[in-house]
Amino acid sequence: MTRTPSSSRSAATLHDVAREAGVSLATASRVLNGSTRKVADSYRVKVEAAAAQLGYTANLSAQATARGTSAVVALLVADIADPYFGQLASGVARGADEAGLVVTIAITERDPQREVSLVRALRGQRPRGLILAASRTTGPDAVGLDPELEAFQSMGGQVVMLGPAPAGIRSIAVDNAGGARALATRLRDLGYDEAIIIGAREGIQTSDDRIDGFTRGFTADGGRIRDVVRCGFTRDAGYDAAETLLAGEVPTGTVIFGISDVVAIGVMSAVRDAGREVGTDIAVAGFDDIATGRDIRPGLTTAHVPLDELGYRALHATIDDDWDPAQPALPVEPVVRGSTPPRG
Amino acid sequence: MTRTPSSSRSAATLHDVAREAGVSLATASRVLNGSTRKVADSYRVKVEAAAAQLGYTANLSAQATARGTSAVVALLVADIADPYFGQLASGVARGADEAGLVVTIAITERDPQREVSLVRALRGQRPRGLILAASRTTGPDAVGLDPELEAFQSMGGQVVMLGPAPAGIRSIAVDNAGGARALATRLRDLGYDEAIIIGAREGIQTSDDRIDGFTRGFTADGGRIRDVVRCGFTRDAGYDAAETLLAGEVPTGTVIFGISDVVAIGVMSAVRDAGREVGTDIAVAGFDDIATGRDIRPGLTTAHVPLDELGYRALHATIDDDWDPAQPALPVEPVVRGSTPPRG
DNA sequence: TTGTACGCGTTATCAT
DNA sequence: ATGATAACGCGTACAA
Repeated sequence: MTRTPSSSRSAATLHDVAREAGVSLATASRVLNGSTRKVADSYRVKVEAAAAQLGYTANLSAQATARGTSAVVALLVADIADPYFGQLASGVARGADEAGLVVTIAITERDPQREVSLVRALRGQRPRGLILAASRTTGPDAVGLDPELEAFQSMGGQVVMLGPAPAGIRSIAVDNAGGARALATRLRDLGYDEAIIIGAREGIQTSDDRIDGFTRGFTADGGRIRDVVRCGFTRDAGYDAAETLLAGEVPTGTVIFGISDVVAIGVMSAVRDAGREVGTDIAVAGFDDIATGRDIRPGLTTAHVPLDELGYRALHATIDDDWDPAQPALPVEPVVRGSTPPRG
Repeated sequence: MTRTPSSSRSAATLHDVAREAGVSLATASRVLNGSTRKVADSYRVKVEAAAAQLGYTANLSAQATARGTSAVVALLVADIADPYFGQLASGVARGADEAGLVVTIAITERDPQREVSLVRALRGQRPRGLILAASRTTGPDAVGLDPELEAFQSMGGQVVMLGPAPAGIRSIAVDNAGGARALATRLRDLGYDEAIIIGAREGIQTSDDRIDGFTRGFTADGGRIRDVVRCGFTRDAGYDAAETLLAGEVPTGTVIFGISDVVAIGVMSAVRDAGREVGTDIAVAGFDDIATGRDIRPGLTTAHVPLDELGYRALHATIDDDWDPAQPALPVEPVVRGSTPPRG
C-alpha cells in the first residue's frame, strides 16, 4: 500500500524525507541523526532540504526503541507547587536542556506508597535516569522502594537520590548537619540561649541530620534545646506545630528552628496569630533559603542550600558516565535576616 | 539467535512474558494492555503471574510507535521556579496522573525565540497534547510560533493555550479584565483615590486585560490613575520599576497595582527599601493569589486566580475529545489583605 | 560512500 | 478465544 506524501494527519517520516530526497533510508538517517557523518555533500544538502520542506522531526519514541535507550530523565518530587522543589526542578531542567534531554515529572504527594508505584510506572518510559527528590525515610514505610529502584537500575537506568542514599545508588549530598551547626552557632553568637526545634518525624534523614547539627552547634557552649517537636514538611504542618507549642509557655527570646523554610514560614504565621511578635519576642529560623524568605518581613534567617545547583548536579549524576561518587557535599551557609535579631 | 531469559541488562519484554507463560505474543499483549478482554481466565492468570515474576512493564516508546499515539503531554512554562507556574504545573500533573499520562516539562526562560524552538523540539516526542503557559504576546516577536503550532496540530496533537489564543486553538480563559475591575472597585470602596499601575509591556494580552479592567474599575466613579509604567513579570523587575517610581513623588495613600503577585512582592520590597511603609503609607495590590502572598506581612491584597484548577482544565482541554470551547472564563475574585488597609 | 535488510518491543489484522 | 504475522518509525550491521 502506498501512502500519499502530503500531510494527511501524521508527521513526516524519515521514509518520506528519503523518498523526497531520492536517497535511501539509511542515508537520510545518517545525515539527520547519525553521529559519524560520512555522507557526500550533494546528498547531504538534498536530504536537509527535504527534511526542512517536510518539517521533519525525528520520532523520539521510534528512536528510543531502535536505539534501546531513550532521551528522557524522570524527576520525582513531593510537590511541584512547593518552591523548594520548584527551584530544584529548575536546575534539573536547565541541565537537561543543555544535554538535549527531555524531563518528565511526577508528583508523589508525599505518599511513600505512591512513590513506589510511580517509580514502577515511570519504568515504562525506560528513562535514562531517575532523580528522586521526594524526601526519603530510612524507616519501614520505604518498603518496596528499594526493589523497584534495583529493577530500574538493572534495566540500565541511572538512579540519583538527593541526600543520603543506600549503597550502590548515586546521590548528591548536602551538608545538612554542617549547615545546621553553623546556623546554630550564629544564633548563639547573636545571643540566643534557648531554642525549640520543629522537625520532621524520626527516620527522615534530612531532618535528622539538621536536628543533630543544630543541636550540636547550639549546645556546644551552653545553649539549651527546650524541646524537639515533630511535624510534616509543609507550611500548614509548621503552623499547627507552632500553634500547639505556643499554647504552652514559650518565653521571650526563644528561637524556633523550623526544619525547612516552608515550615518556618508557617511557624511565623502561627507566632503572629498567637499575638506574639516575630523577631524580638520569638525568633524564627529556617533551612533551605527559598526565594520567599527574602521577601517576607522580617526576612527569614536560614541556611542557604544551592537548590538550583543541586538539581543541576543531580541531572549530571544521571547522565555522566564518569561521575565521581566521592564529591564533597554541597556547602550550606547560614544567612541571618530580621527574624533573628541580635539579643541585647 | 536465541536470547537468554535471565535479566541480562535490559527489561523483560512482552516476548519474555509470553514465552514464560507459554502463550503467544498476542495473548500476552491482550491481557496486559489490550482494552477489550477476551482471554480465558486460565491463560490470564498464567500471563499475569509471568509478568509479575519477571517484573514486566510495558515499554511506552514501543507502544507509542505501534499505536501511533503517545501517552505524553508536554507543558511549556516560562519558569518553573516561579510559584505561579509551580501551582499551575501542579494542576496539570494532577490531571495527567488521573488520566494515566506522562507530563514532560520545558522552560522557555521567557525567551520567545526559545519558545519556538522548544515547540519544535517537543514535536519529536509526538505528544498527545501541548500546554502553552508561557505568557504570549500579540506583538511581532511571536513570529514563527504559529506555524510551529500548526505543524503540531496537523500532526494530530492538541495545543492548549492559557489565556487568549488565536482562532482554531483551544484555550482556557481567565477573567483577567473582570477580576481586575472587581479588585479596583474594592480598592475604591476602601477609600483609595489614586493608583499607579505597574504592568508588562504592551502586547502581552494578560497584562493588557488586567490594566484595562483595573483602569475601568478604578476610574468608574472618580478614581485617578496617576501613571502606568512597564516592567517584566519577575520579582526583580517589579522591584526596579517601583524603585524608579519612588525616586519621584508618590504621595501617601497611593495604591500601586502590580500586574502579578510576583511583581507586587518586588514592589513591596522596593517600597520598604525606599523608607516608606507598605499599607498605611503606600498600599500595594497584586494579581494571581500565589501562596506566598498569604504569608508575607502585611498580607498581599490580590485577585484570586484558581491556578491549580487552571492547570487541571488545561490538561483536560488537551485530552478530552468532546471538549467544549464555549466554556465560561475562570472566575477571578478579589482578596483584600493588609497591604491595602481601609483609608480613613 | 551508499543501499539492503533485519531488529527494536508493541499493537492490530486476519485466519484458525 | 487464540495464534501467526504484518505493520509502526527508526538505527545499523552487512553487503555492494
